[in-house]
Amino acid sequence: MLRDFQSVLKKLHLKVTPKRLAILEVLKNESVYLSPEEVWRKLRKQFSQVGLPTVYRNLEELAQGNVISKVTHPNRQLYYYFCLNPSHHHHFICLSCRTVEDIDFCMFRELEKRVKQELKGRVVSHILQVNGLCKKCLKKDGGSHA
Amino acid sequence: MLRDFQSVLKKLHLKVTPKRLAILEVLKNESVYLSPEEVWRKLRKQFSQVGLPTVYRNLEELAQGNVISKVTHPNRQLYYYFCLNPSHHHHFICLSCRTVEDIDFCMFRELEKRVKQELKGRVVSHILQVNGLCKKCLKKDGGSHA
DNA sequence: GTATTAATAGAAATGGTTTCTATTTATATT
DNA sequence: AATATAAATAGAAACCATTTCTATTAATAC
Repeated sequence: MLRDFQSVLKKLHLKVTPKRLAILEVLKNESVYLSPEEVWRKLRKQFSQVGLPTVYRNLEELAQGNVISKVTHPNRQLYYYFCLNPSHHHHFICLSCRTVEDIDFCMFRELEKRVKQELKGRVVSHILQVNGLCKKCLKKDGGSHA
Repeated sequence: MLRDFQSVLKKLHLKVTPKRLAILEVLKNESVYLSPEEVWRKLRKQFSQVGLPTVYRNLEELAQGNVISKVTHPNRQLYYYFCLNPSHHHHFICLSCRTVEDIDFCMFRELEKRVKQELKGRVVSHILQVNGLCKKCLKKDGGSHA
């Protein structure tokens, strides 16, 4: 669906540059979310000359365009991960291995109702981040994590 | 409940200092969440000598001790607000005036069930932040916000 | 009252992120 | 294919919220 990067970029009026494509490839091939610097380190294996600002700029543009998603980690660094699913959903993030999985679950209606009833307010958006331990990590170490 | 700051601090093994108390007073008297720097500016009205690092340190300690709560804003600055309610709940944040209201609502059980069933994982914690417009702001401007 | 330990001020360092400018590159047009 | 144009990039430098460091001060226990 979002696999055709060329057309995705064109829709967003972003030029199709080798580095832009490479960033998307890097994220596509990860089931784990990466920091901008981690993306940059992987990029440098292909391109000897690539600036960290370029990575930041691209990640931000792609996140704005909903091609990738952003996770805010407790330590205040921003991490990005690739997100093929364009429908509204939430993420389950493994605290141990950083794997990201989609949760086809959303309580927007419920929230909207209660905010309207109880607070007389209106919901515009919501952020739900579910932290936990994934299948693999539960098996591996029974769930020890920092 | 948490109004007796002295005993709250003692329970957390934090010394009862004038500035610590003043920080709590500042936050208690706000229904809006404040950035560390905003807290600092208010503190300086009482104390001519007070360092920003002191504010940061105290806010972090108090947040660790669950006396206050932290909100991460989209612009990546951390904001803090005072939170008297010690039970698990979530927050409704007005995008226009930054008012914070509690939502006595939690879908932990639901999440836990689905993550277990569908992903074979375990939920450790979750963050739910509900952004919207409060009663007052809806009246005032019909909901225009940045 | 004294000892002990935490808390603080102020300066300095840190480090992730952004800005700036000249240069390069993708794309539309011819 | 050649050219025009507007976007993208590298690299250096700036930014700025946050943290660290050290000497000093203040709160608490005894």
